[in-house]
Amino acid sequence: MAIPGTDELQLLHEQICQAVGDVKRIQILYALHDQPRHVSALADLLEMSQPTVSRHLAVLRERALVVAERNGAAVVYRLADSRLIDVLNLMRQLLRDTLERRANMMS
Amino acid sequence: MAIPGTDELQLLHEQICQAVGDVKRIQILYALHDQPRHVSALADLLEMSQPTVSRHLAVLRERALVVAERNGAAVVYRLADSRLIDVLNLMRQLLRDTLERRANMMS
DNA sequence: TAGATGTATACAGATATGCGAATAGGTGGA
DNA sequence: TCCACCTATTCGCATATCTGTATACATCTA
Repeated sequence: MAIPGTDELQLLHEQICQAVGDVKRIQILYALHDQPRHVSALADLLEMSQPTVSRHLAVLRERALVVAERNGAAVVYRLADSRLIDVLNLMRQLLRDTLERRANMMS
Repeated sequence: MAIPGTDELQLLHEQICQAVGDVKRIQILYALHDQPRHVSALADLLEMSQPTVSRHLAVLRERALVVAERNGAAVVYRLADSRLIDVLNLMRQLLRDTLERRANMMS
């Protein structure tokens, strides 16, 4: 199987990998998958400051991974594509198996 | 659906997300999926310096995402679990659709 | 329009990450 | 053992990313 081109991998990195490259953004993504929420609801739920949440949402929004919709003074965010959660869940499964394999090698 | 615990997401970030958080590591992973290769073969193929390749391989090795096997003076690396490529390919598909959706919104 | 509420952004400092250059470590052949 | 080759690591620097604080911007209500 051929190796994907550098340009595509560069895009993949910038648009997707980098977006999930922060724990707080991963938390936000799961919280939005649970249900759409507005900024301060996320801040309360995840115990982050409002500016921190807002900046992380901006990162996700710029990559079109979340969608913002204004509702009065509040802005409600939702996931643009739930397959992003599929990706994260696949990673979690891989993590579990990898940790197990690593544990077996130690023993 | 419940939101995964903070500890698990922290692990996910450190062990998987961070590992794919660099373009060169992504290139290395695809090159190893194509076939096992030793360090300097990767350096030649991907046009990176030998120390750069070695450092990136160390990152992947510490997380048990690649496996090293010595072959004479050379060290051959291979993917520990090809599902990591599944994850990356799923991201690529998501990227394609996301870019398309974003392009449609512009027009 | 003034005030309250909710969200986004600017700034500065701290931390993390990646790289080139140099060097140390490991392996096999002469 | 000496040497050539391959790989791993160290050091110093440059760059990127994240955060709290402060503040600007947006919206609604009275």
